[in-house]
Amino acid sequence: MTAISTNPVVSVLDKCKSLCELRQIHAQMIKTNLLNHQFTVSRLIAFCSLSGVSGGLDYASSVFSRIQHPNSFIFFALIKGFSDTSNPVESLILYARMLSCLNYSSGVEFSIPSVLKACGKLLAFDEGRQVHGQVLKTHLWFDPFVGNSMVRMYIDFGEIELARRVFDRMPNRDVVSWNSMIAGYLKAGEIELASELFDEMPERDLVSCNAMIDGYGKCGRCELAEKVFETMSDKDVVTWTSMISAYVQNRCPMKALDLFREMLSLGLRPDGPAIVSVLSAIADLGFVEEGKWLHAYVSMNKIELSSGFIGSALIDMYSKCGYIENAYHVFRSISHRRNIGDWNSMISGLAIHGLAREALDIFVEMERMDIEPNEITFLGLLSTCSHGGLVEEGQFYFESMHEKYKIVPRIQHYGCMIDLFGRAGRLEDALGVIQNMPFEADLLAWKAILSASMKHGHIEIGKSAALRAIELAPDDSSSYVLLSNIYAKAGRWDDVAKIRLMMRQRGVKKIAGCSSMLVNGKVHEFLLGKELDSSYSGQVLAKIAEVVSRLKLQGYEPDLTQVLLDIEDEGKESLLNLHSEKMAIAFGLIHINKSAPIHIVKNLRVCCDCHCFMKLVSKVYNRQIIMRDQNRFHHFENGCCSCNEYW
DNA sequence: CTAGGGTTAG
Repeated sequence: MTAISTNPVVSVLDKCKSLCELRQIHAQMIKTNLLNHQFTVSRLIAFCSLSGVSGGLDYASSVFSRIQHPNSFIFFALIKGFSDTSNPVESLILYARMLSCLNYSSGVEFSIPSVLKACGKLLAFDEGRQVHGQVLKTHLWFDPFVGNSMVRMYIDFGEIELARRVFDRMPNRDVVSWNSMIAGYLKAGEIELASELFDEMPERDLVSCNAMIDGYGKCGRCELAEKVFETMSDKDVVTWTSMISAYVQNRCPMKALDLFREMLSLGLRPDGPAIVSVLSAIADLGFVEEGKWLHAYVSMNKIELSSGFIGSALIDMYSKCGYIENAYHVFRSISHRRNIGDWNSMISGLAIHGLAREALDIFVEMERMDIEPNEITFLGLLSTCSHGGLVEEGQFYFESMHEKYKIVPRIQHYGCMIDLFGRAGRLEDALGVIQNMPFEADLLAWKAILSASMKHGHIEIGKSAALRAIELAPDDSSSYVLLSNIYAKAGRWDDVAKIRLMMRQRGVKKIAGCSSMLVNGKVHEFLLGKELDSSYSGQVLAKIAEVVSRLKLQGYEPDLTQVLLDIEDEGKESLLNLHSEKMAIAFGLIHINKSAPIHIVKNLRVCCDCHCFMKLVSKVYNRQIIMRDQNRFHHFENGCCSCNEYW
């Protein structure tokens, strides 16, 4: 026996890295008659199915099928191997076969956790309950591994109460039991129950804390995530990434980036997920320099663009920073093993730059290469069409989505269709979508109608859409603002005043407009009404006044309907001059070299007045301006803008 | 054998 276990052929198995090498070892085993020994065979099968060598699992089953009396270890290796795949039905079949040919005391129980895992993945409720029943009749009930697997299985089923019942009755709970139960509650959105358990548990480890940070972040409770983060003495990359992505998801990209820098300064090396989450923060901020640095870091550390979401995140980052050529270059350089996310990011990236045709071309290329699109691909495509005014194409893709690709449209897809018709001025069709869709219209649906009414001057439709939107989100200032814009456009100043009063009474705060730009490696931020970097402010205000008077000679008329205060026109005009994007433009005219474009990132939608202002600046001052508001780009050149959304 | 982090849309 010792001779076999130290046999050189067996020990070389551990070093094997590919199917080809595996075949040679297997051949050697046949030649030396080693395959007649159960132990050697079980090592071979265990290695094939558990090592992660591609094709290994199939190889293991073919070796397995030639064994006459497999023992429980051989069964286990294969059951475990299949339970780690996405369709582990084979695990259940093998388990049933094992029970029929082996007796219960021969090591059958080692397979139970894997079988439970398979049941969970397959949502095989009945089979899962049968295994549960077997467990109850045996001593396995006392094994925390088995109990933990059962908790996990019921969580996979979505049966959170059943999971809790198993948890409560487990005789030997360990940290993993608590962590699994907490993860289950977080997945089910039961944040209160999760934090209750977190507070109660006898000893927490890294995993428990990291899970809570992530959970708090996902439900919008950044302060609670921070509290856990601060109390931890040992933090690993996962801890930092969880906190960074909590900031990203709650729209605090600057905090996310600061935290990432702190992590670097402590000497921690970011891995794939850490880089992906901070790239999303950088995209939000438009800090292309940081993005380029990370891109170089990825190349230097030989992190594959096709591994995980690195490629998609880089494409997204470059697109949102205005560097669509770099995005395209990254996309092309991932020629083999391109992820669906890479395609999706490329399509949306082109779309936010107003390159609708190019975005649709990418989709055509995808179809040609037989890449299966997913529902996000269609969200990208439909929003491409709606922003590009391609109504017929949009309708075509919406239909092919469920006819050709069997993807059931979700409410967001209907939202895109509402937007598609609305932007094109087909309000009737847009309202028709709302009436016929199998969902109750949500906030985004009504906001799409509201913006369309604003754009095309439908006061009554706009009013009722605004009331619905306000009903659904009473604290969201944007619906109030849009409605009052509609009234202002129609000259109904009494109604404008009513809206303002309503906002004041309900304590709805308008989000301050903020523009930022990168000049000489430094970020400058401008807030409505005041410039943060006050040493420049006198100069900036003087420049705005100069530009305005020069533009007026070219026909610029300040659009006073954009100011919602009921004050004298003169006061309105000076308020208009304090809009953050005008300050940024003035600053750019002073400090940016004439040959370089002026890059601006704005947090909210640009108003009509500023949009018109920029068009004229691009012509009169012969400057190229690139502005991103929320996630759309406006390229201004020679009096024209790439977007067709303003009139 | 069981537990934790990531992109694309809006």
